[in-house]
Amino acid sequence: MANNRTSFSIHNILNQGHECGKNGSFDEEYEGEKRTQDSGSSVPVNRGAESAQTRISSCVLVLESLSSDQHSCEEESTGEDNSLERRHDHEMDQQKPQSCSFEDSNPKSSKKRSRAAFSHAQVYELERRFNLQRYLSGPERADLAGALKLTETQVKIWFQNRRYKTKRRQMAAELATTPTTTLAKRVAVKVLVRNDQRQYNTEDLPSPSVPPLYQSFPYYPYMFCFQPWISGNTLSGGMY
DNA sequence: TAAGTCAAGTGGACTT
DNA sequence: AAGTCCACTTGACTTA
Repeated sequence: MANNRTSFSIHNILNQGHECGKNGSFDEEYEGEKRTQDSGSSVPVNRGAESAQTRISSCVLVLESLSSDQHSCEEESTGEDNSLERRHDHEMDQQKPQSCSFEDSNPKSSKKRSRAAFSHAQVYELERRFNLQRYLSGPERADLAGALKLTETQVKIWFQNRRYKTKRRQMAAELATTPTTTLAKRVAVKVLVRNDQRQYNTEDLPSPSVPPLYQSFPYYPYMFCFQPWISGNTLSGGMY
């Protein structure tokens, strides 16, 4: 099954659907993104939400036409292993056939979990979409999943993992920029109550500090309509 | 071979 | 109750 794939290069995408590539090549964008991710700094910010949806649509169409025959594995209800194309051609050669057979003859004994590796094009499109919106509605998820030949579950999990990854990196970055002296220093704490007697005046109390960004925009999974990330820095403050 | 990455698993919280 | 979220954890895989 590993050999039963249609190989298409990134340049195929670029040549056929250059309108979705804007300036800069896929390699520059995606690999650059990988670099910035690996360095712990920011992922490319929203690159202009104007006409982004139309660009996405055209890209998705290109991807669809290019990858329509690349999956030999039928999509399963579990949403696993339908996208086993490796990210590099040499990796494709090394692909083990086990990847597509989650359960072989003996499903109980060989309960080996396989990890699907999404293709470059799939990840690129997912990342692009993520830069536009951090949360997908049901129909949006279904559309994207269909276009990328992934299951809705895979798209959902990818976005979930991607949000968490972004948050982790942001926290790590915050931690890195915070002076170590402020991290672990002894702080004199005023005694507020002693023996059930108040020991302070209300005007002495400090105003609550502003929470970090990721806390100020914590959890609005059902507020798809807001999509503050589309308008750039509003609310989310540029989450990267 | 250890460390890092990443898709998927798990579990609790929450909304509809 | 179903579905989705976050916050991890797990295990397969890659890379230095």
